[in-house]
Amino acid sequence: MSTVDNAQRAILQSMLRGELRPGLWLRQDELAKQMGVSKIPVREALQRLVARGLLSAERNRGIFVPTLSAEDAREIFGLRRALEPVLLRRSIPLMTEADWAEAEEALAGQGPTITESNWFFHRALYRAAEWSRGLAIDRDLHATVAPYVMLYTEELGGKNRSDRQHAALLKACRARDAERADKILMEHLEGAAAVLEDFLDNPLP
Amino acid sequence: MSTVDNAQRAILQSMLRGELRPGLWLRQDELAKQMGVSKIPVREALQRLVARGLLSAERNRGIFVPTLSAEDAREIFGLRRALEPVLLRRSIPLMTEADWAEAEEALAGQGPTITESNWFFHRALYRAAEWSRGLAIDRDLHATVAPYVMLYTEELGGKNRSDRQHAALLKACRARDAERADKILMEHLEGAAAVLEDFLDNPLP
DNA sequence: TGGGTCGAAATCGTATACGATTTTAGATGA
DNA sequence: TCATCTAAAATCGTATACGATTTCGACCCA
Repeated sequence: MSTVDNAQRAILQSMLRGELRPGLWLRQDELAKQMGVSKIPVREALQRLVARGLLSAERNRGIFVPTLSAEDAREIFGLRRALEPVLLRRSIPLMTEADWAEAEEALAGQGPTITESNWFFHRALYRAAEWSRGLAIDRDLHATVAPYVMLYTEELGGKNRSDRQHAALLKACRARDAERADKILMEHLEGAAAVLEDFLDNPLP
Repeated sequence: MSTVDNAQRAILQSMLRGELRPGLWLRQDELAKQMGVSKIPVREALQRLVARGLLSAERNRGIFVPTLSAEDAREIFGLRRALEPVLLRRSIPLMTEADWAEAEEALAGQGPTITESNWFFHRALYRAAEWSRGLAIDRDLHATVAPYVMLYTEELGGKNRSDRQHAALLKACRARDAERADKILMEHLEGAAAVLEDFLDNPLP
């Protein structure tokens, strides 16, 4: 695995964990020194993430974590509502015990942050579909909103409903009940979208 | 606009036009010389396109136009079927005369290749939705299959049905008949998917 | 005190350079 | 003739270097 791949994975992981606050500038020299490499591979890793929409760039100023509007959140969750049900429906008949166990593990909250655990859970549900492009698109959508989800879970702590929905969703998957799983997923996404949009529409600061 | 952006746009355009045959290796030095720049910006442009799934990379060997399997085609058109109806439904109530005119122009076949004209047509239909991320994802899906669409249109020349469907789709959009437009779009995508999958399943050489 | 200007520091974008890996072609021997 | 080994060429990955642009603070002046 090349240096660029390592750098990309490290930055993507930070994004998925919601560790990078919106508006933060990612300095090439700083990241390069931190990783003990020159800035060329760091630049390429950042460029890749910009190309995928996770980061934004301004010429001669650098690369930063984008600030999302409520309209952006609507789009991102709109895309997730378009994409995830398709992945789920393909997955359900193909899922194995290993997939369910992986989802269970994510539910238990092994991940260091809520956003990362959340992605691990959804990924476990969709992996059996074996649509790598679709999964990558969905991962990027998760990573894009993660910084905001972390912000409002710190303040609102509204994690319980999401957890109950996840548990019910996994149960429906185990029963291979596509109709029911689809219904729960849509409610889940609509609920999450509503919370985030409300947060973005009514900023506290 | 930076050198990287220029290089990226040039390569993406070639992809959308289907000018790059599957399996072709994109040599950094060659592209750099061709564009009159060093290979650093060329590398970054290629990395961006790899990150978006349009190109593939092998460490220490370079970057090439990926060869698609029939399964890949199923995924790509499955994603388009998930994505495009959502974009279209959002667009239809918002479209203006300018959007219809742009679609009309694409239908007339101004673009240099079928694949590029096809993308211009679809883009015109979805632009009013103002979902830039969704549009970018869709563009990349179009670009990924473009090399193959060019290959089989050269041999089969089955362009007529697609054109008729496009015309009917535009007519439904002008009438703001979302139901009908949705139905035509799905038939269109299923037809295109079937042709490509058949081509990939039964390779001529 | 407030606003504007200038210069130094920081940062980015790209070119050049070089070591590492892979490919290719030719020579060798069975 | 064909397989295998070897050395040269091609290509990639990364570091270093430098010019260009932006940012930021000190200074001046009203």
